[in-house]
Amino acid sequence: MSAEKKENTLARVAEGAGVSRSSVSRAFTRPYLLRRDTVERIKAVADQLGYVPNRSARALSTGRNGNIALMVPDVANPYYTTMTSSVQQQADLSNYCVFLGSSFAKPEKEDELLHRFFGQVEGMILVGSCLQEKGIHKYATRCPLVLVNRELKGTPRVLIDSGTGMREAVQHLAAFGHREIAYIGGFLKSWSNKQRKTAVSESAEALGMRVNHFSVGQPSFDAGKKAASNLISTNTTAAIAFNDLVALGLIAGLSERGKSVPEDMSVIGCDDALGMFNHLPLTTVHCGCAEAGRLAVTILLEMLERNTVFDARSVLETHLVVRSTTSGCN
Amino acid sequence: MSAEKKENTLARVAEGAGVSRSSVSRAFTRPYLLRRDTVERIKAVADQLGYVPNRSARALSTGRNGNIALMVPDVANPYYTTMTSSVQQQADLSNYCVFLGSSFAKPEKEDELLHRFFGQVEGMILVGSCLQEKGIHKYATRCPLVLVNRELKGTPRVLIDSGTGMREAVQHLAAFGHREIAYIGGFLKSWSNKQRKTAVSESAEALGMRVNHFSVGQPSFDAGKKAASNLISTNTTAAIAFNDLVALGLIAGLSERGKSVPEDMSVIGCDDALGMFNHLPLTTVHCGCAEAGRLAVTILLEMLERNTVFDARSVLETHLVVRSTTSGCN
DNA sequence: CTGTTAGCGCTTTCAA
DNA sequence: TTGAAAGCGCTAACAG
Repeated sequence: MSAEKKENTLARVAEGAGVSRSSVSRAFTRPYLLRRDTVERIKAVADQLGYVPNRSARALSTGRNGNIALMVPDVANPYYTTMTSSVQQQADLSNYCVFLGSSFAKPEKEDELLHRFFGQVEGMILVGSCLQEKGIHKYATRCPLVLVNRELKGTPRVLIDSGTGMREAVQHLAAFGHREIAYIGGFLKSWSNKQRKTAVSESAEALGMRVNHFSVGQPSFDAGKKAASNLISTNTTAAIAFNDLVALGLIAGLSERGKSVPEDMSVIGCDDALGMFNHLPLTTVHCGCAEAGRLAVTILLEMLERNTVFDARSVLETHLVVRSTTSGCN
Repeated sequence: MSAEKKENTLARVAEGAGVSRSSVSRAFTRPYLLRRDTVERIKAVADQLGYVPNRSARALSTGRNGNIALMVPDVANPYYTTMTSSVQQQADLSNYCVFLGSSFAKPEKEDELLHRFFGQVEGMILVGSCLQEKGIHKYATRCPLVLVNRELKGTPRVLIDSGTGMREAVQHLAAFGHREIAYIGGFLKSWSNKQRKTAVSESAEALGMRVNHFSVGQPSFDAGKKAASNLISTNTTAAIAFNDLVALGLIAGLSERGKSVPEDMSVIGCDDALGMFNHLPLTTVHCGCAEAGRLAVTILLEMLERNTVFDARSVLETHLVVRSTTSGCN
């Protein structure tokens, strides 16, 4: 239809209200510096013109833009979705806007997006970053940045310790009498996977249980499904999956092969992201993703507020939630 | 630790490279205007200084910021998550950054966030907006804006027509011999709900089937679960739910009451958002959320590019995906 | 091919 | 309590 009409500016409002531009600026940012009726007059004109301050201009002048960036491996993954949601809500409380980016676990893509965000955000939150240390440093040294599920000394980080929950899971299975279990892992080099695998191995060993390790790479429903056949060929009576998606796939795969859960095989997931929506509610390790997101924002805003960067390291415990996919073995 | 160091600016790079600021600017935006070695020299200095152009300043000068806003009712809802993901990917292809906001179906919150985004985005995509027409107009008249799942003449919109899929669902049930079915709706006033409900009613009537209507309000897993008991007290042999979450809840609720799916009751969902992860794969209406997101971005960027706003109305068809939760009635 | 010169819209001393 | 003026970092004519 028509080209965009020229935006209303401070100057236009000033003109309309018969005051200087500084007064209009003050009316919006420090109204107590002006006489009450002046403020009202200005606001009235602004309203009537539909004036909205230009944030770019303000940012250029003040050095603050009120934005933060949130980088996750995959927005569509329920685990990150929960975190994304809480990050937004928390940022919103302080009137911050959030840029969202998905790296799809590709370092180049993550760096590209971060680069694009940099300069229009005051700080960043990197969840499960796949960047190398120097890649993270590049940004960490230039703006406040907090890491989630990534350990890097000197950079504030909030870590979800799935280890505690995993240990509870193993103990739960031990109590049910299982002696040979399986761990269906995701990507071998992932921080989370290593953490979960180690916790399972160690607590199983401590309890005198045997554990068969499998790795499916990309932790998807299908991957879990495929893992079912490998599992059946062992004497495993219970399986702990890297996450809920894999666990659900595993259950479907077992079912396809005539095995039922938990009668023939107990299954435990991790994340508590979508297990509660299953026909058979999934026993899983609840990870406080929402809490982690909130905490990350709190730390980031604190750094912005105080204009300092500190080396915080927060560890969030996880816990097993027993539902219907585990039982004693026969 | 330390306060933020002063940012590197164009001027500093210019000084370092012994050229004017315009040359540095050109080296980044229109390098073909400069001699190759000049560009290289400038980039070398910039790199070495870790210079990154300030987007606020650039935006102020060019009037373009390379950002768009995406507003959804709830990021954590798988339906919107899929769309969010595709919007991002599509925007990324054109080097746009996306601000994400969740309104939680609260008009005031939506308006507040939009207000905050406005002025730092070139355009907006509003998914399932809960704003009143004038509320939408306020923004639509001031920046390119495309609506998803919201009908408003004069504003470009992409509509996912769940009607086609719903009709297929009813036909599918009819073919299986069901004569009395139920529609488990969500919010009564929601555009999507009305559309789905109408489609079910009309096609059921055309096929001489009877349909019992229920409304659960907020379409959640628990709401679906609760609906199970009401359903049992009727002669319904098949139910179509507002969405997958409700359908999954319904299945769980039926199961709790000793009813199995699909033997005792066929169940069909809508969205195809998480039904494939169910132990019993859900028969559901696949909505092209990803496609809708892509299309919305395409239209928006097209408007930005051409600097015009057009009144496009795109309707995306949906289709039934038959999986395992439907069968003939006994 | 490159430098000079104005701004973009807003905030912020400094004066009045 | 208000205005004038400088400037944030960058781009974009316009010269040369």
